[in-house]
Amino acid sequence: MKFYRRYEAGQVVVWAGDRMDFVASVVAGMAGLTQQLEDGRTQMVGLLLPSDFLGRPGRDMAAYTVTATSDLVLCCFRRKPFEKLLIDNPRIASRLLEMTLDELDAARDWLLLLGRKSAREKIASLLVILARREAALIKRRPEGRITIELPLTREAMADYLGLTLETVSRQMSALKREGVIELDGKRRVIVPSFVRLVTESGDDSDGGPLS
Amino acid sequence: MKFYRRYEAGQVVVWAGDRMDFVASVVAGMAGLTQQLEDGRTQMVGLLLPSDFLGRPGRDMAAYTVTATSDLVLCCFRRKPFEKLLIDNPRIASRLLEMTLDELDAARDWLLLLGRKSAREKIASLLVILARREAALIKRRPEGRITIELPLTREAMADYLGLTLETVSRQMSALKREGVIELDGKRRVIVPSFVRLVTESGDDSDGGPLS
DNA sequence: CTGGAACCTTGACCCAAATCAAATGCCACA
DNA sequence: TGTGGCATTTGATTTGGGTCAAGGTTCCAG
Repeated sequence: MKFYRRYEAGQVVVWAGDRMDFVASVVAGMAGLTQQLEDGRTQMVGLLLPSDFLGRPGRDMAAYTVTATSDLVLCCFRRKPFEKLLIDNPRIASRLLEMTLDELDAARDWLLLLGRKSAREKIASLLVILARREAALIKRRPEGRITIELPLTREAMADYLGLTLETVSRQMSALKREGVIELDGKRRVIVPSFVRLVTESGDDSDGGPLS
Repeated sequence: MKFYRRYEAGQVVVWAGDRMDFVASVVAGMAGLTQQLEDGRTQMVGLLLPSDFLGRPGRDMAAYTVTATSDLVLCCFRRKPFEKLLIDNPRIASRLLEMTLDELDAARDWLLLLGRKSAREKIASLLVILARREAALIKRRPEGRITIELPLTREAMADYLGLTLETVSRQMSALKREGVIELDGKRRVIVPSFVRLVTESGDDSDGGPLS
């Protein structure tokens, strides 16, 4: 019924336009959904973290390219049995609707980020999102001093935030210079004060209930 | 069971955070979902056109401010009976899932627009979207010479596109100067060649099947 | 330990879009 | 037929982030 697939960082899971005969749930690692303009400009349009769902019921063609941004483990189901499961089991269908609505809300926050936030606010917002996701997995609220493992290259961050990788690098340096973050190697970020980071992100919400 | 509500252009349907005891379907006119940062920066995060759905099942608090951008007619259902309908009737629930997935896809195209397109491409993309929506309602494909009724002020366009209203105005003037569009008053746009407009939008897809 | 490639940082310069500031056009209504 | 109030256009100037171009790190393979 279900089976697992593993991908290395940078590996493509499916190309936009490819036939996709499975749906999946992210078990570990991180993946990005990506769109491109013909001239090569690239924008990430979805970020898949553990527990997120991949694939669209009722459509067997991938609309976006999916790339592992870190080592990735997927728990896959063949499309046909999964769709039957949805029809037979309204509870699962309703759960899927709820997840999709959550994704839509996340996409709408992202629209605000891309449309109106400055480069610095974008970086801070991304760090807040990653911190919240990491905390949610262990059912705690992020607070005080926290450490974030960045499962993204600077380029992937830029694709997510609608920036260039140079701007990402410069803003990370600026945040470090001002003591908002500390860097331990390239991929580990230490946040001395989470509230300070939230302030920098321009976003004032409390992240909602822990669900 | 169902009832209608009318709003004038500019009127607010619900404020973010308000309790919302109904869900609705757009019958006529247009509305925008809007998010704001504390300092007033505003980004539209959803565009509701006839046949679109408003409200989230299972949540009675509006997450976004909804404003009529033109005169608007909603067909409303009280939340409780509607949610019961969803549980009793899997066909409707499945249709709602499909609509939500379509909205998510639209939001993702929008992310690409906000993150990577130039001001000119953004304007052209918006006109393409409106032209396609207008054409879809009469089950035709947009082609050749078409007329678009803009149900948006320049400011609302700017909020949609992540631009300032001055930039919107300048780009509209530029497109007019170069013969891509003609203006008849402020709110009517004539597109002599739809393919030319699509070229300007940077988007190369054909708009998909008419469904 | 060492070489090299991939990834990241930094600097100099440039440009698209924002900002600030007037005009101008367009109705609705007296 | 004005006239007041918007919405829109246009102009001048500034600026945040992009582009181009070097360097510097990190980390793994040998």
